[in-house]
Amino acid sequence: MARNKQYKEEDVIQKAMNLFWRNGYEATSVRMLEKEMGINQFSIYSSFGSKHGVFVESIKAYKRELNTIRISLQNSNNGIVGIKQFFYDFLEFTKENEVRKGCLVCNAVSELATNAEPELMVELMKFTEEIKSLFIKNLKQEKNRTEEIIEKESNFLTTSLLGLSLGSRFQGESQLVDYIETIFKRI
Amino acid sequence: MARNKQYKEEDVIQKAMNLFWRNGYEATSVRMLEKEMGINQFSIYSSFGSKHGVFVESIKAYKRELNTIRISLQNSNNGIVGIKQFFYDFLEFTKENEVRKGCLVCNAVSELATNAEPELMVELMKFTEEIKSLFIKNLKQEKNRTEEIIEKESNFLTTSLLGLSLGSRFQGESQLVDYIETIFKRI
DNA sequence: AAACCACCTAAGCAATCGCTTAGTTTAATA
DNA sequence: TATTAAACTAAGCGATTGCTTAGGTGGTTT
Repeated sequence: MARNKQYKEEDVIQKAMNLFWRNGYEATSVRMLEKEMGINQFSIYSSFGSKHGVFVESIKAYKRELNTIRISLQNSNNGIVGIKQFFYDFLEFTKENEVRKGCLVCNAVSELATNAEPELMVELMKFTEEIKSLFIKNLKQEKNRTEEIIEKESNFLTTSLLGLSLGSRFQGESQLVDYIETIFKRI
Repeated sequence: MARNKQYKEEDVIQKAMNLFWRNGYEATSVRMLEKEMGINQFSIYSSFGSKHGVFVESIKAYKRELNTIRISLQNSNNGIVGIKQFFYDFLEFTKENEVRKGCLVCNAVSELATNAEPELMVELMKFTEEIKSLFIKNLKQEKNRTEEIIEKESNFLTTSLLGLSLGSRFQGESQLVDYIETIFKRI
């Protein structure tokens, strides 16, 4: 009955996500999104409603992409060794052309913080819970660990992963290795 | 020979810093700075040259303010116990009216990242080095530590402090306590 | 092949951005 | 007290912001 879209929303969001990842939310204009996504503003707004809408979808796309390394941990059944590998995978995941961009969700929370809209905030905050439950599952594969210890260590590991995201913006390769290795030294 | 300034640059920068801290760089407009600093745009530009200039001075003011807890660590001679106290002090320092704002320098690096101007970038990057040398000094007060171990542990602690800044945006009180307590079980 | 309608382009909307400038006020000097 | 120059106010600069709209285009359906 009418024309078909000349783009896949999935494809253009992927490109938008990368732009937000490199530049942050505020520093990315709709004109820049136009160019990067390869579609007109009209199409952007008819598909996603607003710049904010594009960002929300970008966050979701980011999480889906992150799922690839998440699933590899989930299937590994390697306990703490698997978690450590996840840290290294995460470090690799947040790198592009030797530039460390950090974690998109972490960057977003840093930037938007208090004045983010509720729907987005919920999506962002779920991130640490998802990571934590992943860690708990693997910690349970280890022997001699009470519930209480698992709780504390999973909290430690979760926040440590955030540290890795931020740390990768400041530190060089060897400092980051020291960081990860010390985290898993006596766990 | 002429009129005097009706404001102290030190005072208005303090206010600008708090605004940047709450809102981030991009989301803070010069009009907002006008209101918060209580002076006209003309005065802002004649004192600091540009919005960017106000931000650079805000970062410097932030570091000076942070020096209060830094000096208390430097004078404590308490080794690792002192470092741990610094972590708790830092957590308190980055809080305002029960709202955790994180570390201004960390937030700035997260937001600006790759496209920050060199002068600012240098100022931001020095941050971790300053913290690290502080930690090294205290680690040397402990027995049985080789240079190599001190290097690794100071890298671990430095990045962990970054994790605390970012973690405070995501996590609740008890998770943050678990985090800090577990850090100091590692070293 | 004709009708239909969603999709596209491109121009333009008001509002706000960072920054400047013209003109007035103020106080330290001669 | 007259002069002088820095600091002030307020209006406005061009550019860009997020978003909208009018009108031409093209693929699907009958």
